Amino acid sequence: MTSTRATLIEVARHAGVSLASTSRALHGTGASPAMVERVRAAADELGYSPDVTGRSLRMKKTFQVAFAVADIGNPVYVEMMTAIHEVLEPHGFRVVVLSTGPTVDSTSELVRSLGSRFVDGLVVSPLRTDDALVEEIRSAPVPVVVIGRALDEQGIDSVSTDSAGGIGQAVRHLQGLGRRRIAFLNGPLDTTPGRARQRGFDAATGREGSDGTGTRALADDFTVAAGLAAARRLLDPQDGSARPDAIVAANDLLAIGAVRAARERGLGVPTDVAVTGMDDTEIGRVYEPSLTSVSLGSAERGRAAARLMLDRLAGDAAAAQHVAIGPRLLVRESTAGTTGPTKEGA
Amino acid sequence: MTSTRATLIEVARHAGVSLASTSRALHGTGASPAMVERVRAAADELGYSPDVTGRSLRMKKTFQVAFAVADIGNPVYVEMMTAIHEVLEPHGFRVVVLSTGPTVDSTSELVRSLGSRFVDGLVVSPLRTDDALVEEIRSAPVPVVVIGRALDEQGIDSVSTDSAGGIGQAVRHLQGLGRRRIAFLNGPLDTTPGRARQRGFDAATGREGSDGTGTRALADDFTVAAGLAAARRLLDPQDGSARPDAIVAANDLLAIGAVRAARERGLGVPTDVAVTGMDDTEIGRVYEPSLTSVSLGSAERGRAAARLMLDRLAGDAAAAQHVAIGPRLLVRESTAGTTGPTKEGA
DNA sequence: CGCTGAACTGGAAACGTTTCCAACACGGCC
DNA sequence: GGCCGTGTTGGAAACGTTTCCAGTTCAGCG
Repeated sequence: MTSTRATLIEVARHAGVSLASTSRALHGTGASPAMVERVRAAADELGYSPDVTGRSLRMKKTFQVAFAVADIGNPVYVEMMTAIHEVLEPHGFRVVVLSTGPTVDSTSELVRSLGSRFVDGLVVSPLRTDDALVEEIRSAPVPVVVIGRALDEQGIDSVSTDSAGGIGQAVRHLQGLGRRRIAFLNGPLDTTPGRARQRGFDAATGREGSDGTGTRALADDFTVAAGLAAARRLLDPQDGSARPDAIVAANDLLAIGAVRAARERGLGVPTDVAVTGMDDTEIGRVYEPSLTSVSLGSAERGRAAARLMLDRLAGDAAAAQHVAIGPRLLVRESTAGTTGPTKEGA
Repeated sequence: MTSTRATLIEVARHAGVSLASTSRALHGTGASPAMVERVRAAADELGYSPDVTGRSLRMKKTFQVAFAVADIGNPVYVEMMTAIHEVLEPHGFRVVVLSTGPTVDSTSELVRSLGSRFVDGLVVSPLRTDDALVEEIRSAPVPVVVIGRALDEQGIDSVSTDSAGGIGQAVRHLQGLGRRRIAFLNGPLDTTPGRARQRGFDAATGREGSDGTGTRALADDFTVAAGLAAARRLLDPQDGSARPDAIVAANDLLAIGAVRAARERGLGVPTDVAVTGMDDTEIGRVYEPSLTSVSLGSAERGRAAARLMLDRLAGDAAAAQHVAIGPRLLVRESTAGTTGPTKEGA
């Protein structure tokens, strides 16, 4: 009724009982049914709702978990965030979004800022890591779950996928289709995903060195535009070597760039050039031709990370855990026999 | 050094000065340079970082702002969130993501939950509103900025766009290209966007009733699949009426569905059927053909909302403000003369 | 030299909650 | 009937911070 919010003290006064009993009746345990009834009535009447700042201070819990990534707009991270939110929300935790900044140092700084205790835990997916950052994370003042590398040996809860193996799946899929001149379209090598995927490609193609296989181009960025530019280089036989009959892209966006570059040159996809992407994004599913893509289970990784966080927050102080989400190849039009309604000429 | 975090009291003891002076030296004003120096040294030595829960309790501020939408995964909302984050972060505010739930009631409940004071303000974009919700928002315990309808008359800060006018822009663009049989592909009419866009189409086509113009189809959903199904009905002349030569879609995803449906039937886009979308999503920009789309300035609306929030939080208690972001037509391949490398037959 | 006021400092209260601890009532058991 | 344990209650402390208020110092000025 009054314009100022009711506090627990006022509820207590209104109910004619002590502050302690009021608190117990509303949240805690050890109050008689009569007391609970009485207090609840008073609370309802006053429109009481507990102030979380006081509660946080006393309980040393904020009921908040942070999710930090470099680029919140990236669909992969959006999926993770959504999944994390879905897991945590039913447990009464709110999700705070943070940005790590692009550098290792800014990420370190963020981890240090957890000392302010504005969240109970952090889920972070750093673009780049180094030993200092790992150490910083291990000694962080609140639990941290890392999405990216396996770090359980370092005493850090972590979730990872096998993007290298995923690239391998794509390569073998293409080989199974009879493609022999498989090129790799990657993003910057100084990023964790860039490096891992490169490793995967090298491993998958190393053993059979058919000609052309192993050709590579690096895009400046994991975007369509950069992919288009790099794919052009890949498809224009500059040194007389044979044109690739398949392109493995490190990313769905790069893959779309590759499809465009192929079409520019009058090449059919997948007839002349088969293309695979990675991440299984909505954009790739909807594109024409729909993209064969290696899902790295973004949502699944988010869920796993959230669950690790819940375990950790529940206080079951145990050894650091690691969850690995297997990559999964999803075959669609960009490598399959038919491309659907689009008519690509030979 | 110690495993337990240093508190302000310990810093004070360590520096040999009072608690009050310590606080002033670190944050407030009115401390001598010598004092500041001394305290800062002590704080550094102890690795002190202020605890925000204590601070929040005392200052009655959480330095957090919530952003609530029904579907966090929706690209439009992702853009808004990113923009809000970018505006708020430099001012020291963190962003908390919440989901409103699909119904008006669940949104009301969320607004009421703000009584717990876990955020200093709320930016919300409700899918549906009614008078009760508006009233709930007006009397909310913390400032609320609504993205959606203009509500300044009701005493609520708000940001809106003119999606009806945007549809009008699309219609006039197509008319300017000589298209006369313009069909409308909309989503469910019981949503705020669905209703507004329908109104826009009716207004734009009402005055000139060329044959075929005004044909409509409703998709079950704002998705590609639903758009494809509905667009098929639109393009198959079931009652002998002429086939549309243009489709205005209420959404980029619906527009993609329309493009697919056209191609299924061997129709060229834009030669036989021109298609426009709405929202200017990445997916539409990257699609082939790239989609002509009406941008509703998601990022801009997010920024505007964030700025309104900052004004309000700065306490310049003024009348409720309203910001309108004009729609902007972006012409691309799906209506322009050329469709680029894709070869559409006939 | 005394007075005023500015600049600075320290003590203590306050924010709203949970929880420790002591006190109390009461039923059951010896 | 006394005693013990269980169940319930109230007083008070505690969480970590900011800020009010009073007190102190000291320079400047009459």
